[in-house]
Amino acid sequence: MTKNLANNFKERVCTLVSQIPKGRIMTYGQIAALCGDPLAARIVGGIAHFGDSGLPWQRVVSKNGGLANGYPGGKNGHKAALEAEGVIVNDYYQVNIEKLLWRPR
DNA sequence: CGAGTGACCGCAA
DNA sequence: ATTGCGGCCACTC
Repeated sequence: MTKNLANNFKERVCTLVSQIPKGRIMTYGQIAALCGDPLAARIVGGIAHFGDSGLPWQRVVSKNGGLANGYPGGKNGHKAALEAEGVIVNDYYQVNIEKLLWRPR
């Protein structure tokens, strides 16, 4: 493992997202930073769109607590998915990240 | 191989 | 408080 960060980046994000517990959420910047690149928040979103569709990307939201835009079904679908997980979503498609933001250990 | 795009973030006025 | 703009990295075609 000398580098190959690029090749691992996607894998790390994928793994990290899959490790997010139910009823908890994470921000793209947070995931990107934990992956090694705090400025790669956009890549996380890109991977979310082209990554594995078997991961709970629904638990991934923006730093402002707003839901994403490319989720299947739109924000309304994303909102429903989060509520199905037990996450409280406001009518403005925002979640209390201050309270639900999960932090890996 | 090269170029474009993106489910973002931060700062400034 | 709100709105607008730019920039970074990685992925895909």
